[in-house]
Amino acid sequence: MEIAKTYNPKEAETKWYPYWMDKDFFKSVPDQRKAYTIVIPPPNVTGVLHMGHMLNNTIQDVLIRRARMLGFNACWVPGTDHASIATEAKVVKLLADQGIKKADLSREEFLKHAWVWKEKYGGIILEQLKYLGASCDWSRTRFTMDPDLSDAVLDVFIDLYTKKQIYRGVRMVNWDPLGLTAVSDEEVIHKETNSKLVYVKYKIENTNEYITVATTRPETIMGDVAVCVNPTDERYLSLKGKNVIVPIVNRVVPIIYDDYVDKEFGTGTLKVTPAHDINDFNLGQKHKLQTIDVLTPEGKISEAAGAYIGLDRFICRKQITKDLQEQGLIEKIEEIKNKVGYSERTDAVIEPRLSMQWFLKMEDISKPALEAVLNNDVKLIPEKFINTYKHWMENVHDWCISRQLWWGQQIPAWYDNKGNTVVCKTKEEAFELLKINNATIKAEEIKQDEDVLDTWFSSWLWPLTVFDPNIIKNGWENANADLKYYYPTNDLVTAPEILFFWVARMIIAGKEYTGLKPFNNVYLTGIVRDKQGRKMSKSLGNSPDPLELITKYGADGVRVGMLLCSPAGNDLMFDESYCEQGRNFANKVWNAFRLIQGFEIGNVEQPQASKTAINWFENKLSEQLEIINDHYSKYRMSDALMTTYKLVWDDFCAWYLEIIKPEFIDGKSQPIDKTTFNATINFFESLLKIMHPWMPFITEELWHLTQDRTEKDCIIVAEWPEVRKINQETLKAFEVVKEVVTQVRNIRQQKNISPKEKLDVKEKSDVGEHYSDFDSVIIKLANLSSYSYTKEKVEGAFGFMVLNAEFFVPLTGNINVAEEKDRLAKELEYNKGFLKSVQIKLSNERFVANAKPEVIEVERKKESDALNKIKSIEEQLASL
RNA sequence: GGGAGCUUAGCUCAGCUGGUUCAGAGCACCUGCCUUACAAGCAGGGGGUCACUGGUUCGAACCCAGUAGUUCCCA
Repeated sequence: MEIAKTYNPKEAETKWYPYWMDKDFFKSVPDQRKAYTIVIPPPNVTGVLHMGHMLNNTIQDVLIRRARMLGFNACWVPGTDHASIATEAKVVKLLADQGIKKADLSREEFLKHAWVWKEKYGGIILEQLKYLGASCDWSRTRFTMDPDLSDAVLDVFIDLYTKKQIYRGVRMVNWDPLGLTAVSDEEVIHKETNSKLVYVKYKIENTNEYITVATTRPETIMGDVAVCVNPTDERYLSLKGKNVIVPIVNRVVPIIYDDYVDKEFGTGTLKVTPAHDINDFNLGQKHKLQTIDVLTPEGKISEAAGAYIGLDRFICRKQITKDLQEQGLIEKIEEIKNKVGYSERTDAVIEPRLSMQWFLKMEDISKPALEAVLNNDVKLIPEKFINTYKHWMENVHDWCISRQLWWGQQIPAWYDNKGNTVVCKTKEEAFELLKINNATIKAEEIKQDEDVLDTWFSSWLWPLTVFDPNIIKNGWENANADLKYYYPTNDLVTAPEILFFWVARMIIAGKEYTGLKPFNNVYLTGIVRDKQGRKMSKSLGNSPDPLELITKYGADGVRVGMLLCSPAGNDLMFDESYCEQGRNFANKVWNAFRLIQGFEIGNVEQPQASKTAINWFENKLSEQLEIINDHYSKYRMSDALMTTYKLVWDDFCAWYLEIIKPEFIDGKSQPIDKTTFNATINFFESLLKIMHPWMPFITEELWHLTQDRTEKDCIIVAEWPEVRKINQETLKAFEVVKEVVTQVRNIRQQKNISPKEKLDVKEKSDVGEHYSDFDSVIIKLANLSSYSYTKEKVEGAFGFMVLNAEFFVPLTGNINVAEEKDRLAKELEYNKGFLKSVQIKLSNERFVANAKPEVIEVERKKESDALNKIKSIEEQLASL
């Protein structure tokens, strides 16, 4: 069988993914086995695969594949999120490019366009996930705006409204003047910005005096309804009861006193503009002030301002500053840095704005979700996020759930012409309900609320409704078989930035509607950054295209590369070279197989070295597998991967295969015995299984090359290897062997002796032939002509020590005595220093009195070992 | 302004209960090798005041306090 010299990922990827699909290996239906479930964090339906998804989904796939091999009924539910604001923005832009304005369309027309667009481009990202090998149960693919899922969202709204947890009211919200919608606190990003602090003089009524007020937002002056100072501020005590005149509009407003005002900031005075700042709003409420909204939803100056009407807020800011300057009302302008809120989705500067919105009360409903995390019922990994979570949940605000958009679930609230409101699913129901208080109402007079619900108000139900969309209606007792089987899910893998947006709210919804948590563990991945530590983003152009990486390095290579640099919860500095390392690893495995499959099995006796190697590797494999399993159990993904990597590359390829590899004599490879060959194939298959979650494609390919397989005998459903009893002695002995071999190779390197030239090695050991089983291994790996034991020193030989044994390599050439002496002297010095430190410790009475007995025992052993070593080095030196 | 985390080799990170010759790994680097599986490789090697200062302890990378730098969250 002729096999390519380098692994070709493309071939395996295009072969095995369709094969797995065809054989339904990803598909899960409830059965007798235990379930292992992951629901995907649904990517935006408009999204394209980026490095964050890559990381996230690779981890999920590793977990799900391993669970499948461990015998669980593994179910990974995929899907997409309708992402109301992001998607609507995209559709609006697309239509604008075609010359269609959203404002010219009816709601129905717009939604029609949106759905067409969604059907055409939505879900590209799910197709992309397949390239990376994601073994999702695609038959379960869900979309948060699937009719039945949307229905569940409305059920929740109605239910919570009925429970009086949802209310409508005028509140200060974060208004996005570009997206023309309110956004939640979490969707506001505060950025440090250079601003101008303008000191404006307000004339005190009936005097020629002025009071100076500092503001970064002079364009809101027209909305001023008071000037506020701190009651303890002596500078302004005399102004009590006076009024000031607001510039531009010449409105007379009072001076009020409130200790909210920071005496240190600016001039210690505050202009109060209740319509445009949350704190001013609170002040306005407290002091019963009027509110004047001087801005339109688009962020332009409104009619109510009485000046600059129609001007953009930022242009107005400049203009008004200029005008005030001309009127001599500006004392000074300072450059300052302050935090300004930007919309996460549109990057517009957020405007605090009063508007009528729907809210969910969070105080009571969030309590069980806080509990669940604090008592470790839901585990956050890494744990450091518990603090953040706690902090947030204890200071939670009511959740503004309405959005002034069309793409999403329209709020099921209905209004009549007399100000009555009912909440129910259909207009017919609404008609019946409204008639109770408004007998004469006509159907056409009923209006549904124009707003849709926040996207997170649907995705918080994700782990429930992907299995049973009727859960809200029917209740947990009547949940369907799927939900009962798969819920609570096992692991959730997501980014820490949506811990509150999404994770916390899923726990809330889960607790509210099933009494159970939605998942056992939350694995929070890091943020993918570039080498300079910058977050990968489209605008910076520093994010590689994952699909290009896959083309370049293979899916397995990229998966390995991604996870090599991803400690749990820490950000990862991604660099393409990691993918290269992954690709090289795949190639290494490929070539290990090329070697094995090239063996010619012959009727020959099994060499002792092979016997020993097999015994050793059996133990090594179990030892490392145990460690790997442990890493998995603690979600130390990169550690589990690195342990696998070293087991395969170092232990199997560099040591094991080199030992059992038949020799080359007269240009001809010698045959291998059947026992060794079979053992090697077994080892290799075990290793393939251990590698499979990380590298699904190459392992499946090789699985089918090691043996003829039946149709469904695939590694994806193979059994995870078991840990056998480990003989520590064997493992320890082999470490000594490795050291001896390395020392001999070292001598070769130093003395410039060809690896092909055979050497003799003699071991002087008081304990005799203690590792004689391993002699043949040393002979082979160090390329020796003989390995023998001696009671005497060997004159005229290079020496080295491993543990307490001395080794001699007699060489025909001249030994450089001075060089040897120098080397030995250095070694002696080191050992004497070491001995000294041990002896100081041992002569310290307090150490002997306080340290644990086993620690003291270890120290005594160190002492005697060092003494022996020193003695032997001194002898060697003397003999030179 | 309030809170949380981080700082260990050139880079990315381990280091779990304070105690093995404990200062580690991978990559990068240096030297020698185109040795019949693999140059995407093999063999060998060098490299760190564990951010700084103090404390606790017989003993500190690890515990405590402070300082500096840095990241994130909240206001």
